[in-house]
Amino acid sequence: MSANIHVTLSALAEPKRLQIVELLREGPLTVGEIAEKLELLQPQTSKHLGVLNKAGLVEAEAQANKRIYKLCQQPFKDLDGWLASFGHIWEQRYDRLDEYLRKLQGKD
Amino acid sequence: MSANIHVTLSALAEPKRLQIVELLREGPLTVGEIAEKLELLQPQTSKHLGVLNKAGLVEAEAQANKRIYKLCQQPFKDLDGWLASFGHIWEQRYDRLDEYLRKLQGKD
DNA sequence: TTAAAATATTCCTTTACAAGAATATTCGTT
DNA sequence: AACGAATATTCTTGTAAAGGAATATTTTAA
Repeated sequence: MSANIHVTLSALAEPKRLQIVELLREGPLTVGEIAEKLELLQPQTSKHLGVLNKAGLVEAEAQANKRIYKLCQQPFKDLDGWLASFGHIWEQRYDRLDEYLRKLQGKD
Repeated sequence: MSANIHVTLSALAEPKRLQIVELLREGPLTVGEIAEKLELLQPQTSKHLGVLNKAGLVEAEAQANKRIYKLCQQPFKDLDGWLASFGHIWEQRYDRLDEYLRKLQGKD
């Protein structure tokens, strides 16, 4: 069982965290490197990483007194799967209101 | 130009709004119908729809004194495109830290 | 033009959460 | 053991936003 969509979306909805995730696309990084590249203070970087970690978007690998963070793929796959549930809609005449209006008339 | 990912994610990060969006997958609905199906009060339903509308996720069609809301597809396509930028990563040996560790050593 | 239904808006209160600053922890090195 | 570097945690404060209640707006019908 994977984290639900809401957890993933909430974690990603914060600008700095979104930046962190986008940065980590390029490869694993330590806290210090992330903080430096995004011009963040270390404590908030750790805190954001903590949120991302709790949401299952990121995991850490200890290396000496450093911690190397990298993305987890499952939540992104889940999100992709969720979006796929919309995909088949667009091809249909979803945006044509004819059918709905007829249904609406029927109720009156 | 489409709304950026952050706007979309922020709008979807709220549980009720996520519910609304998922409900609208099945087809356009009026405010009253949404409120009824999700057991929400009308004012908060309108407010959530307002946020979704401002974020470009939803649009309304006036029909008498009702308003029929439906999904907009562009933001979802954009989000899908954003996720695609992760896709090629998973196939690579992204999760193998070897390379990174070597890089890290080189810096010391 | 008044009334009623559907929806939108405003105001208020409360809560969640991010930033900032300070401190604690952990690990390797000497 | 002690120190310094890297990271985590705690505490406080400020702010954005969600919920509730009341009211305003819009539209149709009588």
